[in-house]
Amino acid sequence: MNRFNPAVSDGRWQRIWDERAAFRADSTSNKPKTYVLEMFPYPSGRIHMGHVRNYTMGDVIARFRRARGFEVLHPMGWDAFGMPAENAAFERKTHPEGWTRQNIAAMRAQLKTLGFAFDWSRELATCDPDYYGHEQALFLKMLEAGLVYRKESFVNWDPVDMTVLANEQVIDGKGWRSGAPVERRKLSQWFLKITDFAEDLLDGLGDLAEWPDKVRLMQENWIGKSKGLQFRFAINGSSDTLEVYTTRPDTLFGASFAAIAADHPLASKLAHDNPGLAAFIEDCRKSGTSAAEIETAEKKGYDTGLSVIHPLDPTRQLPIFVANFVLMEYGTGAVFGCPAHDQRDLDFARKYQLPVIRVVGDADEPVYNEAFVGTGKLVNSQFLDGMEVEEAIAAVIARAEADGWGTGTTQYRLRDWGVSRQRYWGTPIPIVHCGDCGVVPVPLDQLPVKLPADVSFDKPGNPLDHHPTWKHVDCPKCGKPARRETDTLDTFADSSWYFIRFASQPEDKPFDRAEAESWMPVDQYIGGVEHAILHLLYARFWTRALKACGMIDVEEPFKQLFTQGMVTHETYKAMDGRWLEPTEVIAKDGALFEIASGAPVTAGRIEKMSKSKKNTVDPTPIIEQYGADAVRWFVLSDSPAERDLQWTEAGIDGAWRFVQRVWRLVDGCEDADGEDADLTRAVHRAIQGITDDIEALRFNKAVAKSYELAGAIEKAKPSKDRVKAIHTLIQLVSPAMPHLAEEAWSALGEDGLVIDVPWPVADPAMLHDDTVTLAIQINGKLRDQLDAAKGAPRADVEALVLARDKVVAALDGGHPKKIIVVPDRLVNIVI
RNA sequence: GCCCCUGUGGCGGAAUUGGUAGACGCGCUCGACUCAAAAUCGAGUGUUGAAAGACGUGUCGGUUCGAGUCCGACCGGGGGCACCA
Repeated sequence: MNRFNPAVSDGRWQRIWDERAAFRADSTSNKPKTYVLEMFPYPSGRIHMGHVRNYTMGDVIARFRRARGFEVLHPMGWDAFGMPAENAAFERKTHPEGWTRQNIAAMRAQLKTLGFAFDWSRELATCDPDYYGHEQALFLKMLEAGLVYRKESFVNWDPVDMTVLANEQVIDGKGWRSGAPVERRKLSQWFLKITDFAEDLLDGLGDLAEWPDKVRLMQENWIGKSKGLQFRFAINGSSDTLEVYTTRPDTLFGASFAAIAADHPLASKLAHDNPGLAAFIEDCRKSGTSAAEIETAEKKGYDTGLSVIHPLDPTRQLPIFVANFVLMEYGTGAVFGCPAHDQRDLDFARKYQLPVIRVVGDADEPVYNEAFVGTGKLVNSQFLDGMEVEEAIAAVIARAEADGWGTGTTQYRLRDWGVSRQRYWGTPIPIVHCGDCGVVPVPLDQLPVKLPADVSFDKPGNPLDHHPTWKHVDCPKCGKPARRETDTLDTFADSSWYFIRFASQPEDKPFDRAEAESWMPVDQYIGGVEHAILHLLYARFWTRALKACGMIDVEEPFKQLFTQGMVTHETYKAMDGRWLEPTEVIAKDGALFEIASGAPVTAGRIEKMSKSKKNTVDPTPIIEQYGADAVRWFVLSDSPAERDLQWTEAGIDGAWRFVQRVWRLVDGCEDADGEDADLTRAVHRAIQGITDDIEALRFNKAVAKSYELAGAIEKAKPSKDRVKAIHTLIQLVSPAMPHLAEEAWSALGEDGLVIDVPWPVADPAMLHDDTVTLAIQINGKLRDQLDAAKGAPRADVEALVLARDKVVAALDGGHPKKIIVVPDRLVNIVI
């Protein structure tokens, strides 16, 4: 008996697909087109199991749709710019480009061993000047359309290394290398006007029926549309006013203070002759820029001594505080505090001994340490008393508009997209700053603005800025000496249009409109759920921006989205706190030890595989041992695709066994006459089930049904139908196990490749059974079962059930109160 | 802190709209084949109980003839939070 030998077969079939250019996507094809895309990888070094899972899912869909008669575009490329390359350059004295290119070569070779049906002729890397040059053109197009502007905003500043830090590089408020407390510092930066599209991006979610609900919900909350009241407080003893925004104008009578952001112009103004306040503002800036850091920081305030006049009750004055929890980026950078109905305001009020005035709900029940955030009727609120919250909101807005101190407005939480990065390894922003002409775009015929190769990473900071000559250029407009922009674009820009470049890649422009439109939108997009907000929102925005620029008539880039779960693994830590790789750890007598030293190891949490935690697993040795198909089969089989998959070494064996089990069926396939109606019914059920499951990306269920079909074939006696069933089984598993399928197809004596055989279709007449097993319940508890004809009339079923021994015994001569019959499922006797 | 998701045997999970909980796989146990092992094949496998049965889907409560599924509160785990990709 032969065994299937992937060491020989995998390479053979990969070569044959390659020679025939089997997966080349033809833009001029007459077949219906479909575009299957997985999020392209960052070339971090080696592929990991998350990649294998992601690309296997996409590959199954791509091969399945190909078999269903589609012209399939299924490309692969590299999200090649980013910080890790610069970190490697800094640490190992290598050049980011060399490091990146090496990683791409290694990962491409690894992906090829998995036999993915990619159109490699369209491969691209975002660090190719060919790619980022076109991106620069798109940036300038957006600049021209008024979608790009400059403004000051905060960055994390490491005062020792004198460099900007990413949020990831701020650990417990300190710079990751210097260990110095991080500060916020203002820098002039480039922004894209994503907020111009806030309403449109929100509306568009409604049409994305084939996106997961949770992703649409997260994006909706991220955009954060709210309706409220924007109004002016008169500042006591001054002609100035303080503009605030609130979503709860109904609680205005419960206001007991006003608070402004540390970066609010009023705060800066007051700080001039108030050293205490200046110190407080300084203190507020001693933290990073991330929301998680700011919002979990201790709530602190500084009483400015000023107060505002309550707009609905001029006899009341509210103190103005500068507070570290008010964000300048949201609303107007100023709020009023209503402690009784907002937990944060309540904590603040208790800390600074401010009044707590209940204005919603039961007036007799005072608010102590828990704010009342529910709804109810207004109290202690003059003309609002007795109104419901919604009514009161409308009433206050109406009053404000009538009296002229405020207006009802719509706000979005969404902020414009800051794209400036003070780093080398990214797309240079194609701008020249000229003393006379100001901001001057680099002319299109001078693109790409290429990164200089000769840079040094000896000192922290942006090598482009340190470069002796690169930034010194003549102004393209007036010819006088000028300065090149040294910031590069956020790498999210690179991944915001690569899917269009995949569809069409002319040399002289970013894409050919007609060709791109013939493939777009991506029909099936697959990637990690961790991208649910940022990447997907930026890509949706960028596509809309291109449409607004008149470059493409596509609004939503991804028609159907699937967010796969992550591949996780236990983490391991040595006694001295070092993270250890799974291969460095051994389990003995229920405890863990470091192999090298024998020292005990603590098992940490199960987390997303990441380089920093070292809990990654390299797929290559496993592919070498078991072959591509077993690995592909395993990553599909164990967990639902949208859920996290915990990688364990056990389990791959089961997939390997199935590969051989299918091979044995093929190898032992005997020609014979005669029919086998039961087996044929099982085959058609499997065709229907597996087809539906693949379409819905329920791969784990398709796998289970494949096992069932294999089992049915094993049990069947030789017959003509059994030979057919084996052929069908091979077709059904071919998207997931393509190498085995080709080998089997050829071994069965078929000419041609299984990839060219149309997908089987189930005969609806073969999908039904004549009898069903009914459950018999007494008071909702299962007591008996009964085989009955499918679709039997209710009266017949009832009679049959009432005659059962167990039912007779339970009734004990009495009558049932009620009989519930669920056709073809169950009968429940209520006694 | 805020937003989103998730919790079912020893393990991964299945259960289409509320209708027989545990499909399928892993692991384990026993048996067959073998000098032996591997591979393979067969039987069994939620807990408890001799059996009938009882119990059982993170916890507590509710709706219902019937709840893993719906509602409320709570607990645990994960993802995102705008400069990680």
